[in-house]
Amino acid sequence: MDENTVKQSSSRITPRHEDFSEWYHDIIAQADLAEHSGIKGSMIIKPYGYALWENIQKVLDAKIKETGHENAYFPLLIPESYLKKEAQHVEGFAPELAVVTHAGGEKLEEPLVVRPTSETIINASFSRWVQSWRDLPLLINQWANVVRWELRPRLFLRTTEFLWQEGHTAHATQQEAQEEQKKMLDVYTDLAENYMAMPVIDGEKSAAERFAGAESTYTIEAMMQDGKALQAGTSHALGQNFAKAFDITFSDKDGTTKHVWTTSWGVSTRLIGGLIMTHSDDDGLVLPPNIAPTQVVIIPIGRESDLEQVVTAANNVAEKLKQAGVTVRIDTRDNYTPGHKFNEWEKKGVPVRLELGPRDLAADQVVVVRRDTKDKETVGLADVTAKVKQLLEDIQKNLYYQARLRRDERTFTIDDYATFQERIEHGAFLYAHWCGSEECEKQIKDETKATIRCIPFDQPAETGTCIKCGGASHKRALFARAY
RNA sequence: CGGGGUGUGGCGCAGUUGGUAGCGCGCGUGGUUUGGGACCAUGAGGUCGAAGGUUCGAGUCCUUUCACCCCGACCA
Repeated sequence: MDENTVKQSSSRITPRHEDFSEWYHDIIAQADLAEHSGIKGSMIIKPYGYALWENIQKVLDAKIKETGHENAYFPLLIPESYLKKEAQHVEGFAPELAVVTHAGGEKLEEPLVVRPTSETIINASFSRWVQSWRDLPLLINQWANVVRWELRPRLFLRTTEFLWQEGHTAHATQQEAQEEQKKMLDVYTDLAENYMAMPVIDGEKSAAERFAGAESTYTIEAMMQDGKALQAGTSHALGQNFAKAFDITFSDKDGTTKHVWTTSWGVSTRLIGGLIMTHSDDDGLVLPPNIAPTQVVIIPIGRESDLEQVVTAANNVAEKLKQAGVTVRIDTRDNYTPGHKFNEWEKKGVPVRLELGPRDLAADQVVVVRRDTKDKETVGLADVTAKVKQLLEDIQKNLYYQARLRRDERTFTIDDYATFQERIEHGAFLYAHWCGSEECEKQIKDETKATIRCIPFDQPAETGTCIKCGGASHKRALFARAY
Protein backbone atom coordinates (compact mmCIF):
# COMPACT_ATOMS: atom_id res chain seq x y z
CA MET A 1 0.00 0.00 0.00
CA ASP A 2 1.09 3.52 -0.77
CA GLU A 3 2.72 4.88 2.34
CA ASN A 4 0.86 8.14 1.88
CA THR A 5 -2.42 6.37 2.00
CA VAL A 6 -3.81 6.23 5.48
CA LYS A 7 -5.23 2.81 6.13
CA GLN A 8 -8.77 3.50 6.98
CA SER A 9 -11.88 1.57 6.21
CA SER A 10 -15.27 3.13 5.86
CA SER A 11 -16.20 1.18 8.91
CA ARG A 12 -13.87 3.30 10.97
CA ILE A 13 -14.42 6.77 12.21
CA THR A 14 -11.83 9.25 13.31
CA PRO A 15 -12.36 10.27 16.89
CA ARG A 16 -9.46 12.67 16.99
CA HIS A 17 -6.79 12.38 14.35
CA GLU A 18 -6.97 11.39 10.74
CA ASP A 19 -4.55 8.53 11.36
CA PHE A 20 -6.14 7.46 14.58
CA SER A 21 -5.54 3.90 15.67
CA GLU A 22 -8.36 1.44 15.68
CA TRP A 23 -8.67 0.72 19.35
CA TYR A 24 -12.41 1.21 19.37
CA HIS A 25 -12.81 -1.21 16.51
CA ASP A 26 -11.97 -4.06 18.84
CA ILE A 27 -14.07 -2.79 21.67
CA ILE A 28 -17.16 -1.30 20.20
CA ALA A 29 -18.04 -2.75 16.85
CA GLN A 30 -16.79 -4.38 13.76
CA ALA A 31 -17.76 -4.63 10.14
CA ASP A 32 -16.73 -8.21 9.46
CA LEU A 33 -20.14 -8.93 8.11
CA ALA A 34 -19.67 -6.37 5.41
CA GLU A 35 -16.35 -7.86 4.40
CA HIS A 36 -17.59 -11.41 4.28
CA SER A 37 -21.14 -11.17 3.09
CA GLY A 38 -21.15 -8.26 0.72
CA ILE A 39 -23.54 -6.30 2.93
CA LYS A 40 -21.64 -3.07 2.77
CA GLY A 41 -21.92 -0.79 5.70
CA SER A 42 -23.50 -3.27 8.04
CA MET A 43 -22.24 -3.35 11.56
CA ILE A 44 -21.91 -5.76 14.38
CA ILE A 45 -22.13 -3.95 17.68
CA LYS A 46 -20.11 -5.82 20.25
CA PRO A 47 -21.45 -6.17 23.80
CA TYR A 48 -19.56 -3.21 25.23
CA GLY A 49 -20.83 -0.89 22.53
CA TYR A 50 -24.31 -2.29 22.86
CA ALA A 51 -24.25 -1.62 26.58
CA LEU A 52 -23.65 2.02 25.69
CA TRP A 53 -26.66 2.00 23.41
CA GLU A 54 -28.74 0.36 26.12
CA ASN A 55 -27.83 3.11 28.53
CA ILE A 56 -28.76 5.78 26.02
CA GLN A 57 -31.99 3.90 25.41
CA LYS A 58 -32.76 3.67 29.09
CA VAL A 59 -32.38 7.41 29.64
CA LEU A 60 -34.25 8.42 26.50
CA ASP A 61 -37.04 5.88 26.89
CA ALA A 62 -37.79 7.22 30.35
CA LYS A 63 -37.96 10.76 29.03
CA ILE A 64 -40.19 9.77 26.14
CA LYS A 65 -42.59 8.13 28.56
CA GLU A 66 -42.42 11.07 30.95
CA THR A 67 -43.63 13.27 28.13
CA GLY A 68 -46.69 11.10 27.66
CA HIS A 69 -45.67 8.79 24.85
CA GLU A 70 -46.21 5.05 24.61
CA ASN A 71 -44.07 2.47 22.90
CA ALA A 72 -45.46 0.34 20.09
CA TYR A 73 -44.12 -1.72 17.23
CA PHE A 74 -44.90 -1.70 13.52
CA PRO A 75 -43.82 -3.99 10.66
CA LEU A 76 -40.36 -4.02 9.15
CA LEU A 77 -41.70 -4.50 5.62
CA ILE A 78 -43.81 -1.77 4.12
CA PRO A 79 -45.86 -2.11 0.91
CA GLU A 80 -44.24 -0.02 -1.76
CA SER A 81 -47.51 1.73 -2.45
CA TYR A 82 -47.51 3.20 1.07
CA LEU A 83 -44.22 4.95 0.42
CA LYS A 84 -45.61 6.42 -2.75
CA LYS A 85 -48.56 8.08 -1.08
CA GLU A 86 -46.61 11.10 0.03
CA ALA A 87 -44.88 12.55 -3.01
CA GLN A 88 -41.93 14.31 -1.38
CA HIS A 89 -41.38 11.44 1.02
CA VAL A 90 -40.97 8.83 -1.70
CA GLU A 91 -38.86 11.16 -3.78
CA GLY A 92 -36.50 11.68 -0.86
CA PHE A 93 -36.18 8.03 0.10
CA ALA A 94 -36.47 6.21 -3.21
CA PRO A 95 -32.74 6.16 -3.98
CA GLU A 96 -31.83 4.47 -0.73
CA LEU A 97 -34.54 1.84 -0.42
CA ALA A 98 -33.93 -1.87 -0.06
CA VAL A 99 -36.82 -3.66 -1.71
CA VAL A 100 -38.06 -7.22 -1.28
CA THR A 101 -39.36 -8.55 -4.58
CA HIS A 102 -39.52 -12.26 -3.86
CA ALA A 103 -40.82 -14.22 -0.89
CA GLY A 104 -42.11 -17.70 -0.25
CA GLY A 105 -40.42 -18.83 -3.41
CA GLU A 106 -42.46 -16.54 -5.64
CA LYS A 107 -42.34 -13.08 -7.06
CA LEU A 108 -44.47 -10.75 -5.00
CA GLU A 109 -47.35 -8.95 -6.65
CA GLU A 110 -46.35 -5.79 -4.84
CA PRO A 111 -42.78 -5.24 -3.70
CA LEU A 112 -42.17 -4.69 0.00
CA VAL A 113 -39.81 -2.00 1.14
CA VAL A 114 -37.58 -2.51 4.16
CA ARG A 115 -38.50 0.50 6.27
CA PRO A 116 -36.13 3.45 5.92
CA THR A 117 -38.38 5.20 8.48
CA SER A 118 -41.94 4.42 9.50
CA GLU A 119 -44.10 7.47 8.84
CA THR A 120 -46.06 5.68 6.16
CA ILE A 121 -46.90 2.46 7.92
CA ILE A 122 -47.55 4.14 11.24
CA ASN A 123 -49.74 6.83 9.74
CA ALA A 124 -51.64 4.14 7.87
CA SER A 125 -52.53 2.76 11.29
CA PHE A 126 -53.24 6.21 12.67
CA SER A 127 -55.94 6.69 10.06
CA ARG A 128 -57.79 3.77 11.61
CA TRP A 129 -57.01 4.68 15.19
CA VAL A 130 -58.15 8.28 15.04
CA GLN A 131 -61.79 9.21 14.70
CA SER A 132 -62.58 11.83 17.30
CA TRP A 133 -60.78 14.77 18.87
CA ARG A 134 -60.93 12.59 21.98
CA ASP A 135 -58.40 10.21 20.35
CA LEU A 136 -55.89 13.04 20.15
CA PRO A 137 -53.12 13.65 20.72
CA LEU A 138 -51.87 10.25 19.68
CA LEU A 139 -48.36 9.88 21.02
CA ILE A 140 -46.47 6.81 19.83
CA ASN A 141 -42.82 5.83 19.93
CA GLN A 142 -41.03 2.89 18.36
CA TRP A 143 -37.60 1.38 19.03
CA ALA A 144 -36.56 -0.34 15.85
CA ASN A 145 -34.00 -0.96 13.15
CA VAL A 146 -34.20 0.71 9.75
CA VAL A 147 -32.33 0.30 6.48
CA ARG A 148 -31.07 3.01 4.19
CA TRP A 149 -28.87 1.96 1.29
CA GLU A 150 -26.47 4.88 1.41
CA LEU A 151 -23.70 5.20 -1.12
CA ARG A 152 -21.03 5.70 1.47
CA PRO A 153 -21.45 4.06 4.85
CA ARG A 154 -19.43 5.02 7.89
CA LEU A 155 -19.39 3.07 11.13
CA PHE A 156 -22.06 4.35 13.52
CA LEU A 157 -22.53 7.58 11.59
CA ARG A 158 -24.11 6.16 8.48
CA THR A 159 -24.51 2.40 8.50
CA THR A 160 -26.80 0.63 6.08
CA GLU A 161 -28.84 -0.76 8.92
CA PHE A 162 -29.11 1.17 12.15
CA LEU A 163 -30.99 1.11 15.41
CA TRP A 164 -33.03 4.07 16.43
CA GLN A 165 -36.01 5.48 18.18
CA GLU A 166 -38.73 7.09 16.08
CA GLY A 167 -41.60 8.98 17.61
CA HIS A 168 -44.78 9.58 15.65
CA THR A 169 -47.58 11.77 16.90
CA ALA A 170 -50.88 13.17 15.67
CA HIS A 171 -52.50 16.33 16.97
CA ALA A 172 -55.71 18.28 16.55
CA THR A 173 -54.05 21.60 15.82
CA GLN A 174 -50.96 22.87 14.09
CA GLN A 175 -49.88 24.73 17.17
CA GLU A 176 -50.03 21.63 19.32
CA ALA A 177 -47.98 19.71 16.75
CA GLN A 178 -45.40 22.47 16.67
CA GLU A 179 -45.17 22.42 20.44
CA GLU A 180 -44.61 18.68 20.31
CA GLN A 181 -41.89 19.12 17.70
CA LYS A 182 -40.01 21.55 19.93
CA LYS A 183 -40.64 19.61 23.11
CA MET A 184 -39.05 16.47 21.71
CA LEU A 185 -36.09 18.36 20.33
CA ASP A 186 -35.56 19.69 23.84
CA VAL A 187 -35.59 16.11 25.11
CA TYR A 188 -32.79 15.33 22.69
CA THR A 189 -30.86 18.39 23.80
CA ASP A 190 -31.20 17.25 27.38
CA LEU A 191 -29.98 13.76 26.49
CA ALA A 192 -27.03 15.05 24.48
CA GLU A 193 -25.87 17.72 26.89
CA ASN A 194 -26.65 16.35 30.33
CA TYR A 195 -26.05 12.66 29.80
CA MET A 196 -23.69 12.36 26.85
CA ALA A 197 -21.87 15.59 27.76
CA MET A 198 -22.12 16.54 24.10
CA PRO A 199 -22.95 20.22 23.62
CA VAL A 200 -25.33 20.93 20.76
CA ILE A 201 -26.77 23.85 18.84
CA ASP A 202 -30.50 23.62 18.30
CA GLY A 203 -32.24 25.24 15.38
CA GLU A 204 -34.25 24.76 12.24
CA LYS A 205 -33.03 23.18 9.01
CA SER A 206 -33.13 25.07 5.75
CA ALA A 207 -35.68 23.86 3.21
CA ALA A 208 -32.98 22.03 1.29
CA GLU A 209 -31.90 20.06 4.35
CA ARG A 210 -35.40 19.30 5.53
CA PHE A 211 -36.75 15.78 6.06
CA ALA A 212 -38.54 14.46 2.98
CA GLY A 213 -42.19 15.26 3.51
CA ALA A 214 -41.77 17.67 6.42
CA GLU A 215 -42.87 21.28 6.61
CA SER A 216 -40.24 22.03 9.18
CA THR A 217 -37.26 20.14 10.58
CA TYR A 218 -35.60 21.00 13.87
CA THR A 219 -32.16 19.63 14.63
CA ILE A 220 -29.43 19.47 17.22
CA GLU A 221 -25.92 19.83 15.82
CA ALA A 222 -22.76 18.83 17.64
CA MET A 223 -19.14 19.58 16.78
CA MET A 224 -16.72 16.69 16.62
CA GLN A 225 -13.06 17.05 17.58
CA ASP A 226 -12.02 17.62 13.98
CA GLY A 227 -14.35 20.59 13.72
CA LYS A 228 -16.96 18.90 11.59
CA ALA A 229 -20.63 18.95 12.46
CA LEU A 230 -22.75 15.96 13.32
CA GLN A 231 -26.52 16.04 13.15
CA ALA A 232 -27.38 14.28 16.38
CA GLY A 233 -31.14 14.30 16.38
CA THR A 234 -34.08 15.70 14.42
CA SER A 235 -37.71 16.55 15.05
CA HIS A 236 -40.14 17.21 12.24
CA ALA A 237 -43.42 19.02 11.86
CA LEU A 238 -45.10 17.13 9.05
CA GLY A 239 -48.02 19.52 8.73
CA GLN A 240 -51.00 17.75 7.23
CA ASN A 241 -48.95 16.13 4.47
CA PHE A 242 -49.14 12.63 5.83
CA ALA A 243 -52.58 13.15 7.29
CA LYS A 244 -53.85 13.89 3.81
CA ALA A 245 -51.86 11.12 2.15
CA PHE A 246 -53.16 8.55 4.63
CA ASP A 247 -56.52 10.14 5.27
CA ILE A 248 -56.13 10.66 9.00
CA THR A 249 -59.21 12.64 9.92
CA PHE A 250 -61.20 13.29 13.07
CA SER A 251 -64.46 14.86 14.11
CA ASP A 252 -63.62 17.98 16.04
CA LYS A 253 -65.58 19.49 18.93
CA ASP A 254 -67.37 21.75 16.52
CA GLY A 255 -68.67 18.79 14.52
CA THR A 256 -66.51 19.33 11.46
CA THR A 257 -64.14 16.76 10.02
CA LYS A 258 -60.49 17.78 10.00
CA HIS A 259 -57.12 16.33 9.12
CA VAL A 260 -54.68 15.83 11.99
CA TRP A 261 -51.27 17.47 12.24
CA THR A 262 -48.43 14.99 12.65
CA THR A 263 -44.85 15.04 13.86
CA SER A 264 -41.98 12.61 13.87
CA TRP A 265 -38.63 12.66 15.62
CA GLY A 266 -35.70 10.33 16.02
CA VAL A 267 -32.20 9.64 17.23
CA SER A 268 -30.08 6.67 16.26
CA THR A 269 -26.98 4.65 17.03
CA ARG A 270 -25.21 7.56 15.37
CA LEU A 271 -25.18 8.98 18.89
CA ILE A 272 -22.60 6.36 19.81
CA GLY A 273 -20.39 7.65 17.01
CA GLY A 274 -20.95 11.18 18.24
CA LEU A 275 -19.98 10.15 21.73
CA ILE A 276 -16.76 8.55 20.54
CA MET A 277 -15.83 11.48 18.35
CA THR A 278 -16.63 14.06 21.00
CA HIS A 279 -14.71 12.71 23.97
CA SER A 280 -12.11 10.17 22.90
CA ASP A 281 -8.42 10.89 23.24
CA ASP A 282 -5.27 9.15 22.05
CA ASP A 283 -5.59 6.54 24.78
CA GLY A 284 -9.06 5.47 23.82
CA LEU A 285 -12.64 6.02 24.67
CA VAL A 286 -13.69 8.48 27.36
CA LEU A 287 -17.19 7.92 28.64
CA PRO A 288 -19.37 10.36 30.54
CA PRO A 289 -20.28 8.77 33.90
CA ASN A 290 -23.99 9.29 33.27
CA ILE A 291 -24.06 6.73 30.49
CA ALA A 292 -20.93 4.64 31.09
CA PRO A 293 -21.79 0.93 31.35
CA THR A 294 -19.20 0.66 34.09
CA GLN A 295 -18.49 3.79 36.13
CA VAL A 296 -15.76 2.40 38.32
CA VAL A 297 -13.33 -0.44 37.79
CA ILE A 298 -11.29 -1.84 40.66
CA ILE A 299 -7.92 -3.42 39.89
CA PRO A 300 -6.67 -5.63 42.72
CA ILE A 301 -2.88 -5.79 42.73
CA GLY A 302 -0.66 -8.29 44.44
CA ARG A 303 1.19 -11.58 44.48
CA GLU A 304 -0.69 -14.74 45.15
CA SER A 305 -0.03 -14.57 48.85
CA ASP A 306 -1.57 -11.10 49.12
CA LEU A 307 -4.29 -11.46 46.57
CA GLU A 308 -6.95 -13.02 48.69
CA GLN A 309 -6.78 -10.21 51.20
CA VAL A 310 -6.72 -7.59 48.46
CA VAL A 311 -9.72 -9.04 46.66
CA THR A 312 -11.67 -9.15 49.88
CA ALA A 313 -10.94 -5.48 50.44
CA ALA A 314 -11.88 -4.73 46.84
CA ASN A 315 -15.18 -6.48 47.32
CA ASN A 316 -15.89 -4.39 50.37
CA VAL A 317 -15.21 -1.18 48.46
CA ALA A 318 -17.34 -2.39 45.55
CA GLU A 319 -20.20 -3.23 47.85
CA LYS A 320 -20.17 0.23 49.38
CA LEU A 321 -20.10 1.83 45.95
CA LYS A 322 -22.97 -0.29 44.69
CA GLN A 323 -25.05 0.74 47.66
CA ALA A 324 -24.34 4.32 46.72
CA GLY A 325 -25.72 3.66 43.25
CA VAL A 326 -22.41 3.38 41.42
CA THR A 327 -21.85 0.66 38.81
CA VAL A 328 -18.64 -1.17 39.68
CA ARG A 329 -16.60 -3.95 38.24
CA ILE A 330 -13.66 -5.77 39.81
CA ASP A 331 -11.06 -7.11 37.40
CA THR A 332 -9.79 -10.26 39.07
CA ARG A 333 -8.31 -11.89 35.98
CA ASP A 334 -5.01 -13.48 36.94
CA ASN A 335 -3.55 -13.86 33.47
CA TYR A 336 -2.97 -10.15 32.97
CA THR A 337 -0.66 -7.78 34.78
CA PRO A 338 -2.04 -4.66 36.46
CA GLY A 339 -0.48 -2.50 33.76
CA HIS A 340 -2.34 -4.41 31.09
CA LYS A 341 -5.60 -3.92 32.93
CA PHE A 342 -5.00 -0.20 33.44
CA ASN A 343 -4.50 0.15 29.74
CA GLU A 344 -7.44 -1.96 28.78
CA TRP A 345 -9.95 -0.10 30.95
CA GLU A 346 -8.57 3.20 29.80
CA LYS A 347 -9.25 2.15 26.24
CA LYS A 348 -12.75 1.28 27.28
CA GLY A 349 -13.21 4.72 28.78
CA VAL A 350 -14.24 3.74 32.29
CA PRO A 351 -14.45 7.08 34.15
CA VAL A 352 -12.80 6.06 37.43
CA ARG A 353 -10.23 3.42 38.24
CA LEU A 354 -9.36 2.25 41.73
CA GLU A 355 -6.03 0.53 42.34
CA LEU A 356 -5.83 -1.57 45.45
CA GLY A 357 -2.71 -3.44 46.55
CA PRO A 358 -0.85 -4.52 49.66
CA ARG A 359 0.79 -1.11 49.98
CA ASP A 360 -2.61 0.56 50.00
CA LEU A 361 -4.10 -1.89 52.43
CA ALA A 362 -1.24 -1.32 54.81
CA ALA A 363 -1.90 2.43 54.66
CA ASP A 364 -5.67 1.97 54.72
CA GLN A 365 -6.03 3.77 51.40
CA VAL A 366 -6.78 3.31 47.72
CA VAL A 367 -5.37 4.89 44.57
CA VAL A 368 -8.02 6.76 42.59
CA VAL A 369 -7.47 7.66 38.94
CA ARG A 370 -9.84 9.63 36.74
CA ARG A 371 -9.98 8.84 33.03
CA ASP A 372 -10.53 12.33 31.66
CA THR A 373 -7.51 14.09 33.17
CA LYS A 374 -5.49 10.99 34.21
CA ASP A 375 -5.08 12.60 37.64
CA LYS A 376 -4.07 10.12 40.29
CA GLU A 377 -4.42 10.47 44.05
CA THR A 378 -4.66 8.36 47.16
CA VAL A 379 -7.78 8.40 49.27
CA GLY A 380 -8.50 6.87 52.67
CA LEU A 381 -10.62 3.72 52.42
CA ALA A 382 -13.30 5.29 54.56
CA ASP A 383 -13.70 8.18 52.12
CA VAL A 384 -13.77 6.24 48.85
CA THR A 385 -17.49 6.34 48.24
CA ALA A 386 -17.78 10.07 48.77
CA LYS A 387 -14.70 10.66 46.68
CA VAL A 388 -15.94 8.54 43.81
CA LYS A 389 -19.37 10.14 43.82
CA GLN A 390 -17.75 13.54 43.68
CA LEU A 391 -15.38 12.48 40.91
CA LEU A 392 -18.16 11.09 38.75
CA GLU A 393 -19.93 14.41 38.96
CA ASP A 394 -16.74 16.32 38.22
CA ILE A 395 -15.90 14.15 35.22
CA GLN A 396 -19.39 14.54 33.81
CA LYS A 397 -19.13 18.31 34.10
CA ASN A 398 -15.58 18.46 32.85
CA LEU A 399 -16.29 16.43 29.72
CA TYR A 400 -19.10 18.76 28.82
CA TYR A 401 -16.98 21.78 29.62
CA GLN A 402 -14.04 20.59 27.53
CA ALA A 403 -16.25 19.73 24.58
CA ARG A 404 -17.95 23.08 24.87
CA LEU A 405 -14.60 24.84 25.01
CA ARG A 406 -13.33 23.05 21.91
CA ARG A 407 -16.46 24.00 20.05
CA ASP A 408 -16.49 27.62 21.15
CA GLU A 409 -12.85 28.05 20.20
CA ARG A 410 -13.72 27.05 16.66
CA THR A 411 -16.95 29.01 16.41
CA PHE A 412 -16.91 32.34 14.62
CA THR A 413 -19.30 35.02 13.55
CA ILE A 414 -18.37 35.88 9.98
CA ASP A 415 -19.40 38.75 7.77
CA ASP A 416 -17.25 38.39 4.68
CA TYR A 417 -16.96 35.50 2.31
CA ALA A 418 -13.16 35.42 2.06
CA THR A 419 -12.84 34.91 5.81
CA PHE A 420 -15.62 32.35 5.61
CA GLN A 421 -13.72 30.35 3.01
CA GLU A 422 -10.52 30.54 5.00
CA ARG A 423 -12.05 29.55 8.33
CA ILE A 424 -14.05 26.64 7.00
CA GLU A 425 -10.85 24.96 5.85
CA HIS A 426 -9.80 24.39 9.44
CA GLY A 427 -13.05 22.90 10.67
CA ALA A 428 -15.33 25.45 12.22
CA PHE A 429 -18.83 26.52 13.10
CA LEU A 430 -19.53 29.75 11.25
CA TYR A 431 -22.44 32.04 11.98
CA ALA A 432 -23.16 34.04 8.86
CA HIS A 433 -26.05 35.96 7.42
CA TRP A 434 -27.97 34.19 4.70
CA CYS A 435 -30.64 35.65 2.45
CA GLY A 436 -32.68 32.46 2.48
CA SER A 437 -32.23 31.52 -1.16
CA GLU A 438 -31.38 27.98 -2.17
CA GLU A 439 -29.08 29.34 -4.87
CA CYS A 440 -26.76 30.96 -2.33
CA GLU A 441 -26.95 27.91 -0.10
CA LYS A 442 -25.96 25.65 -2.97
CA GLN A 443 -23.18 27.90 -4.22
CA ILE A 444 -21.67 28.08 -0.77
CA LYS A 445 -21.84 24.30 -0.52
CA ASP A 446 -20.22 23.80 -3.91
CA GLU A 447 -17.46 26.28 -3.19
CA THR A 448 -16.70 25.45 0.44
CA LYS A 449 -18.33 22.07 1.16
CA ALA A 450 -20.07 23.82 4.04
CA THR A 451 -23.76 23.27 4.54
CA ILE A 452 -26.29 25.10 6.63
CA ARG A 453 -26.51 22.96 9.73
CA CYS A 454 -29.39 24.99 11.08
CA ILE A 455 -30.76 28.42 11.66
CA PRO A 456 -30.14 28.54 15.39
CA PHE A 457 -33.04 29.39 17.67
CA ASP A 458 -30.78 31.22 20.07
CA GLN A 459 -29.37 34.26 18.32
CA PRO A 460 -29.52 38.00 18.77
CA ALA A 461 -32.03 39.95 16.73
CA GLU A 462 -30.08 41.73 14.04
CA THR A 463 -30.22 42.45 10.35
CA GLY A 464 -27.39 42.05 7.91
CA THR A 465 -26.47 41.08 4.40
CA CYS A 466 -26.10 37.62 2.93
CA ILE A 467 -22.54 36.39 3.07
CA LYS A 468 -22.83 35.21 -0.54
CA CYS A 469 -25.06 37.57 -2.50
CA GLY A 470 -25.26 40.59 -0.22
CA GLY A 471 -29.05 40.42 -0.11
CA ALA A 472 -31.02 41.38 2.96
CA SER A 473 -30.98 38.99 5.90
CA HIS A 474 -32.50 39.06 9.33
CA LYS A 475 -31.05 35.81 10.67
CA ARG A 476 -27.73 34.10 10.81
CA ALA A 477 -27.35 30.48 9.76
CA LEU A 478 -24.86 28.06 11.25
CA PHE A 479 -22.53 26.80 8.52
CA ALA A 480 -20.14 23.87 8.83
CA ARG A 481 -18.80 20.89 7.03
CA ALA A 482 -20.67 17.85 8.20
CA TYR A 483 -20.48 14.10 8.45
C1' C B 1 -20.62 5.90 -11.47
C1' G B 2 -15.71 8.82 -11.76
C1' G B 3 -10.35 9.24 -9.56
C1' G B 4 -6.78 6.52 -6.63
C1' G B 5 -5.14 1.96 -3.93
C1' U B 6 -4.89 -3.17 -1.80
C1' G B 7 -5.56 -8.65 -1.79
C1' U B 8 -0.01 -13.61 1.71
C1' G B 9 -2.15 -17.87 9.03
C1' G B 10 -7.42 -14.87 13.51
C1' C B 11 -5.26 -9.44 13.10
C1' G B 12 -1.17 -6.29 11.16
C1' C B 13 2.69 -6.97 7.67
C1' A B 14 7.63 -8.69 4.97
C1' G B 15 8.91 -11.54 0.83
C1' U B 16 15.16 -8.91 -2.87
C1' U B 17 17.23 -10.38 -9.91
C1' G B 18 11.34 -16.57 -10.33
C1' G B 19 13.97 -21.88 -6.66
C1' U B 20 8.65 -24.23 -3.33
C1' A B 21 6.66 -19.04 2.44
C1' G B 22 8.50 -15.74 7.02
C1' C B 23 7.97 -11.82 11.12
C1' G B 24 5.10 -9.21 15.00
C1' C B 25 0.58 -9.48 17.75
C1' G B 26 -2.94 -12.94 19.24
C1' C B 27 -3.98 -18.24 20.50
C1' G B 28 -2.72 -23.57 23.20
C1' U B 29 0.60 -25.96 26.91
C1' G B 30 4.44 -25.74 30.99
C1' G B 31 7.10 -22.68 34.26
C1' U B 32 8.65 -18.06 36.44
C1' U B 33 6.02 -13.42 37.22
C1' U B 34 2.29 -9.41 38.72
C1' G B 35 2.24 -1.09 41.57
C1' G B 36 1.68 1.09 33.72
C1' G B 37 0.42 -3.03 27.87
C1' A B 38 5.34 -9.49 31.85
C1' C B 39 9.24 -13.17 30.51
C1' C B 40 11.31 -17.96 29.02
C1' A B 41 10.40 -22.57 26.69
C1' U B 42 7.30 -25.13 23.48
C1' G B 43 3.18 -25.89 20.09
C1' A B 44 -0.99 -25.22 16.65
C1' G B 45 -2.34 -22.38 12.47
C1' G B 46 -1.35 -20.42 5.28
C1' U B 47 -3.82 -24.73 -1.62
C1' C B 48 -0.16 -16.54 -1.12
C1' G B 49 -8.31 -13.50 -3.70
C1' A B 50 -9.81 -16.70 -8.17
C1' A B 51 -9.02 -18.77 -13.19
C1' G B 52 -5.92 -19.40 -17.22
C1' G B 53 -0.87 -18.87 -19.36
C1' U B 54 4.86 -18.62 -19.68
C1' U B 55 8.67 -21.81 -17.25
C1' C B 56 12.20 -27.63 -15.35
C1' G B 57 10.11 -24.49 -11.40
C1' A B 58 5.42 -18.81 -10.01
C1' G B 59 3.57 -15.38 -3.81
C1' U B 60 7.00 -13.16 -7.53
C1' C B 61 6.29 -12.59 -14.85
C1' C B 62 1.76 -12.18 -18.54
C1' U B 63 -3.75 -12.23 -19.40
C1' U B 64 -8.56 -12.31 -17.53
C1' U B 65 -11.67 -11.93 -13.44
C1' C B 66 -13.55 -11.15 -8.41
C1' A B 67 -13.49 -8.74 -3.83
C1' C B 68 -12.37 -4.97 -0.59
C1' C B 69 -10.54 -0.04 0.84
C1' C B 70 -9.74 5.51 0.29
C1' C B 71 -11.53 10.40 -2.09
C1' G B 72 -16.29 12.47 -4.49
C1' A B 73 -21.77 12.40 -5.55
C1' C B 74 -26.17 10.56 -1.45
C1' C B 75 -27.35 10.82 3.87
C1' A B 76 -29.90 9.79 10.92
